[in-house]
Parts: sequence; C-alpha cells; structure tokens
Amino acid sequence: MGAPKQRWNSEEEAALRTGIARHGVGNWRTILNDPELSSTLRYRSNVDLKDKWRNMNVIVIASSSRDKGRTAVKKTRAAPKNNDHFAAISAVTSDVDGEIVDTKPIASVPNEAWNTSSSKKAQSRLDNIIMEAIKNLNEPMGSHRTTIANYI
DNA sequence: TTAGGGCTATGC
DNA sequence: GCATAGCCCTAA
Repeated sequence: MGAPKQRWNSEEEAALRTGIARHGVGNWRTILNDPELSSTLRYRSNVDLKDKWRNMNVIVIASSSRDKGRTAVKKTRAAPKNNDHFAAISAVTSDVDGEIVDTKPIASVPNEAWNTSSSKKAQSRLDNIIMEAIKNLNEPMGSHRTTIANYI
C-alpha cells in the first residue's frame, strides 16, 4: 500500500460514492462517463471502481454484521479483530441507520439519482449513508462529492 | 461490461 | 506472519 499500487485518495472515494449515488451500484461504466466524475476517476477503470467498491463494502459489512455471519469475503479477510480500526466507519453507519434493518433501499427515496437501475442489486448501508447525505444536503442537482464527503 | 476469484505487494 | 488494499484474469 505504498508505492506501486495506486492508492485511492479521499477525492476518488468521494467521486466513486457520488457516482454510485447518482447512477447506482454496478453501473461502473456510466459512472466513469459522468463528466463530473470522469476527471477525478480518469485513471481508474470500471474494474477499479468495482474492486474499490467491493473493498469498501467488505469493511462496512464486516463492521456492521460482525456478530452473525461474516463471510463477506472468503478467507477470513473481512473479519476484523480490533474494532478500533473500524470505529470511524461504524460511527458513520450507526449514525445513519444504526443496525441496518433491512432494506427497502432506494425504493423509498424520491431522488432521481436512483432512477436508472436502482433495483439492480441489494444496496449496502453505505448507499444509505450517501443517500442520507444527499437528502439532507437537499441539493436539487445532486450533491457535489466534496459536499457529500464533508457531510459524512 | 460486470461480477467473482485469486494473487501479490505493502504495512503493522 | 497476518491483515488489508489494489490489480489481474476469467466467466457470464
């Protein structure tokens, strides 16, 4: 995680989250084509987005459902042993939806962000966080990634 | 084009 | 040595 590998900075992560909030999970190509995001993500491929999102979800899932059944990832990789590392993320998740109850994810969200392919996949709590941020920010055209990042 | 599996590099 | 994060390969 040092040199050779292209670490994701907060700008890129925010852009990814914004793209997902706007176009939905799985529409990596669409996200990359978003003029707003393409500048930030121009060095990332759709596979990169997918992989990053996978990593992000692993962290969230591991931190939110550690009790029951990890198995988010195969080898045990997603099973943290110290909560400290996840404190920040857990704080965010629990702040928004507490324990994830289940999900009626985007259906109840009257935001045009999801209209493309909302029902494509089960959304993670991170999506809810983003949607929460967008809703609360209440910006008509969708919130800027930095704004969302700020909110979070 | 997207999703999943696996490998490797890096940090602790 | 273990855990994490990024990248590559392959299948659908």
